[in-house]
Amino acid sequence: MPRNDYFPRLAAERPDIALCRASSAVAKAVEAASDLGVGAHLVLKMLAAVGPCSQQVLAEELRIDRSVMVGVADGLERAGHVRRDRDPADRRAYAVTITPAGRRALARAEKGVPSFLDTAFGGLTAAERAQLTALLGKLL
Amino acid sequence: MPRNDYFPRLAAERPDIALCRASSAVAKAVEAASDLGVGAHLVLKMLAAVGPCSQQVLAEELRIDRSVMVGVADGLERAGHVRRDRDPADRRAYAVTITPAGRRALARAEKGVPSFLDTAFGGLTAAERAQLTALLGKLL
DNA sequence: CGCCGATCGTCTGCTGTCAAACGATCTGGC
DNA sequence: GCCAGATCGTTTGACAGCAGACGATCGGCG
Repeated sequence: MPRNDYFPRLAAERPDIALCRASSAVAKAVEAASDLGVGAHLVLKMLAAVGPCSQQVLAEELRIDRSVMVGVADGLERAGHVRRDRDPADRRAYAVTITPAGRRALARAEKGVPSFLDTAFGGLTAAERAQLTALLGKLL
Repeated sequence: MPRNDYFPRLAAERPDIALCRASSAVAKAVEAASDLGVGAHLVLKMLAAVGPCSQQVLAEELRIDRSVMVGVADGLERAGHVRRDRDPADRRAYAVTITPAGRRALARAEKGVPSFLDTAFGGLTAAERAQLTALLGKLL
């Protein structure tokens, strides 16, 4: 049974595979380090940044499926971190609004971000991280 | 409903999210462009490179769960692309071996790789792709 | 006004992935 | 030789993600 350490060779020649495996490794580490849930964290962060939004806009901007967004919003509402007011201008849509409790939860979650970014990207210097971020930005 | 184009800002500040979203976009494009299936393709490629392997070794090196590898190997065997001989030195394990038909299928699949790599990483120059590959290699 | 297509939130079913458990087999200590 | 623990392949169950369908509502057009 040859333990030939084949993976590095594969990763060097197939950037798509390297990207996919690196992503799942990082995602697993990040999800484990977040008690809020990554999706909920991002929703709170966006609401705090741009104000009340419909679930549709949240889903599109955060690249989350809108049927998944339903569950995320349910959890946040149940926890008291957001309110779901109806948008008076379009009664189909909600105006999802962050509450003071939601801002506190966001601040708490945001405090842990640099820590788990360090564990996930620990092998990279700050300059390399910036390079990676720039390259990924071009891809999207 | 503010369509604030929030995502780029998020991606710039959270490399983990950028990595995850870029990965799923690339993965979807690659999976769609591969008629063999990405997992099966990688298994054939590794078998051709290092010779017969147990499913366990294949799973570990390719970062695929071994219970998923069962299905991949089933499909490849049914298509006649691999044989599952028992390893005489360890009768628990298979010696998964690529067949001539498997080599032909691999060659055919390998022909399409540069094409879909171009569509998936089209926004990046060759130098940028090399940079990305190097950075991902450090992460793994 | 009345109708038709589009959109928002939700629900349902399907697919792919993973953890855990199992039988068969190997390995090491007695 | 024999037994306990580990390993290989497989199956099962749980769970997240996504496509598609649905009711409610909006917008436009006659």
